[in-house]
Amino acid sequence: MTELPKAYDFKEYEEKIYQEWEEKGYFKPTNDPNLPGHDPNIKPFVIVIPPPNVTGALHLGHPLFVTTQDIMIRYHRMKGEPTLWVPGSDHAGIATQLQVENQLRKEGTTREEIGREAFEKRMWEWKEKYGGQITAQLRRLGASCDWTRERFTLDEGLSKAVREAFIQLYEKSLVYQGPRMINWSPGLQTAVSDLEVEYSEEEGRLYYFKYMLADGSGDYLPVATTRPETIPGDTGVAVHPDDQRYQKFIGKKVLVPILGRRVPVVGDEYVTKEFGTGALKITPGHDPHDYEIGQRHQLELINIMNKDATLNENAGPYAGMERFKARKAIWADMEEAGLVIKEEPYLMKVPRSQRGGEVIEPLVSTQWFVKMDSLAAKAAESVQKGEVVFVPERFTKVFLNWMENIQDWCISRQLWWGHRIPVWYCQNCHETIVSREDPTHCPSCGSAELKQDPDVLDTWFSSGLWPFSVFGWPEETPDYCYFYPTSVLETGYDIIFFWVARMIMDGLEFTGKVPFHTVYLHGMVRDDKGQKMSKTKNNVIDPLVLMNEYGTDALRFTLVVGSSPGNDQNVGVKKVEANRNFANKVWNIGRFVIYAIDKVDEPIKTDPIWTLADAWIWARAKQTVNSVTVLFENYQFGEAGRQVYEFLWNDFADWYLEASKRQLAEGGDRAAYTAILLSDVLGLMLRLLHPFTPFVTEALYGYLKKASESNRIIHNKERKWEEHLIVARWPEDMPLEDWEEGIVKDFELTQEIVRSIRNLRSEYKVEPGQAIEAVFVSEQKADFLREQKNLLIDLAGLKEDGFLVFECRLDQGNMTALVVEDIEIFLNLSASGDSEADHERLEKELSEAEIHIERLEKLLSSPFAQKAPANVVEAEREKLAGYKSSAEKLRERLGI
RNA sequence: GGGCGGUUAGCUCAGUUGGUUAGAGCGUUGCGUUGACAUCGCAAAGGUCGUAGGUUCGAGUCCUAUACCACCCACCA
Repeated sequence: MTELPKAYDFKEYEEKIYQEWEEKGYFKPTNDPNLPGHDPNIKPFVIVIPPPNVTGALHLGHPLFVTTQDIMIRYHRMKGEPTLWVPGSDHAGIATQLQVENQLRKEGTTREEIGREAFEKRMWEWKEKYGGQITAQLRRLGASCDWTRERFTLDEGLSKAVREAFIQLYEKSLVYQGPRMINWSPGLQTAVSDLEVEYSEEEGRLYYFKYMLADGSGDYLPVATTRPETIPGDTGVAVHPDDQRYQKFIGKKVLVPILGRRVPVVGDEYVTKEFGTGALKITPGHDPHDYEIGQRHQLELINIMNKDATLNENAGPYAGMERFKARKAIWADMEEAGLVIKEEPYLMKVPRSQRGGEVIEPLVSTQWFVKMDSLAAKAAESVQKGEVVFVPERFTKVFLNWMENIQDWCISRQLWWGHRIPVWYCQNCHETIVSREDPTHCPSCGSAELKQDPDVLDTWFSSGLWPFSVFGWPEETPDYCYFYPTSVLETGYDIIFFWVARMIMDGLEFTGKVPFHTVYLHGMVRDDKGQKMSKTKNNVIDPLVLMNEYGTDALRFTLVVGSSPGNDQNVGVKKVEANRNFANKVWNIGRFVIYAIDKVDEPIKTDPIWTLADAWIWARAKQTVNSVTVLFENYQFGEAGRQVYEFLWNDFADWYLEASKRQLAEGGDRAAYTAILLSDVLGLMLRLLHPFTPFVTEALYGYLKKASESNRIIHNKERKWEEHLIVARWPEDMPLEDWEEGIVKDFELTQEIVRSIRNLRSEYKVEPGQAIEAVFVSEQKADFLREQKNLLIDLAGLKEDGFLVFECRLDQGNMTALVVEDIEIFLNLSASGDSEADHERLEKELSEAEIHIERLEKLLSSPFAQKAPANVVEAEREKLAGYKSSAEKLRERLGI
């Protein structure tokens, strides 16, 4: 006998079960290329994890992606495919370095002070300490990844891949170094890519001032700018060549305010005549557009900014001043010099660092870039050919659109945490050496005085290689040959450009293959009011807190069910609580089934004869299995989970379990077959549910297996029990049989009768415990009603010896009448007696039925009857017949 | 400026080949401790599926227009 506690206590099971899974090696693929007996022809199912940052404070995005991927992994594993989920984490350059720098600051020192080597050592210590946290949290979430294959983006192997990739690109001239306009982050003291800049709409000012002509005429050109502090860097003023107002100035010289430098006025079509004053000051060193205009007109390029966003010696009197202070100072000086026209409020888009939040400074700097157009063209082509499919599909367009407008990618970062750029500069002959091995001396002059480029690569450079670098690329390792390309890439739509696009490009470039055939994109998780979760809004829900309170299964189920791919979702505690209740419901279903199994011990003497309820639940179970499998194949996990939920709670628990109680009480063969059916249906559902809520289902599977196997009636070798549910087989398709449709209809009629009686009981305030007498009158369904006597008695709370069925009409005096299709039901609701209310109720029902009859008759006499498919029309005819017989009986009752 | 998504019950959301009484959870109301479950059960109230057109025998579902909300890309100083 197995006694289960009344409520599911996840704390009892989660950790223990996870350990068992891991110890048994279930997370490792069944067809491991590194082991004997490996068959290279069997196709594996593979996912590489989007590596979380080692800094990783867990947020609700993590449980979402972990659950979604784990669902796919567990599904394919249960289908018997060799399944691999590669875990790992990302060094996350800037983010992690900032953490350690913060730590140093608290200790009163800086990375510059302790030096690069010591700093790197500190970084690694930090990684060792906190890197384990994130993986512990993934385990906590139930992620069934193969931890023996865990990778870190700065591992030796991955570093080798990064270096190889860089060199290959360099050799193809797809990586190049040069001075270009880049986004400089003064706070982080590094260049960042275009993607790492966010534009925020902010209240600024538009400053109008005079650009005095150099000829001393006193004439001036009015100019408007949002950034007066860049005036010292001006090397020209541009007007539209067709602009009648300013044409005469083109070719003349004007004087830069305060500094007095003579700069030319040029005509350029980029200038919008209508905006501002129609004259644009040109600062080629500090504005991307000005840079281009400057190049067109061979204007001088002056850098006036230090790396910390103070002005430099080129800014004359403002040298050393912080940029926003300089803005004010210059403006004040210009006002004094009489150059100011006016200033006005202006809503502008300010570029800010995605990471640090400070204002980004565009400036010209020598950096390393990846030339993107050829890479992007290949990637776009393979997506267009359908070699990579996006789920949901609409993201294909987003992807392609970006690919068509792609810009070169600045990959060098002035940081210390990351993959060092494999480039050395000879201090003697200034040769640039790009090498797979660390060089000892210069190949052209032989000098040993080499200096490595101090910069590291953008974190996303290594991320782009992740789907194959984790398998040992560039080596053709067994893992690489067998597991690559992977199957599905699952991640958030917010990193399509950062990551997904680059993986596709890199995969094609370095391996000649797309790295995965499907990209599944999930939405963002927001709070219950639809707001982005952020620390400043104080609306962050900590997943660990939710897991501690409600259990991992509840959290997983919440995040996946009730949402759809690619759409954002709002998560509140209430939802998690509801799903905790579901886990408990499942537990109690299991508890009942096991209780039923334990009770049965008489040997079976006859062939099984199913009751209506038996046949019905089996048919419904089969429908659910088939439907859920189709949904899984189409990545519709939310709907799949919902259907299992609905079946378990509404069909299995609310109806079948109640129906089974009497069958079990009858004992003998009836009880035995009921217990077997309970066990079988639950067994199916545990499988379907396992990918969503792995812990409670695994726990129950263990008990169910034990109970079923130790029961000499139920134990049967045809029912195969694995040691654990995680490796149990996903149910095969279960073809529906002809008889099932009729059975389902019959049971639905029963449900309708039961509901009607319950409804009336509730209206008449009959105590739930009080059994009532019922007389059924029906010509067509009399036999059926007699057959379902027990079911009706139990579910509707009827009196055993007051249950009568007649084929023909007879007067039921003062009993309360009820009509379901052609069945008249008379209930002895002794407490009542309000015949007037009764009358009203019947009249209401009649008028409802008549409305339907009218509607359906109209429908069936319309072109619908000819044009709609026969089965659809037939279904409507049946409904009409049902309403008609109801109406007829109701009229008789009412004496109309 | 271009693009994408959303608008369904008081709240949060499902609803994928268009099928004719639109679903769930939470909340609300009434009743209820019979050995699976009060983390529960039974019953009830609550929606012209943003608006206006169109296609169709039939539209929450497809098309067009429009309003509002959210997001992405671009970035006229």
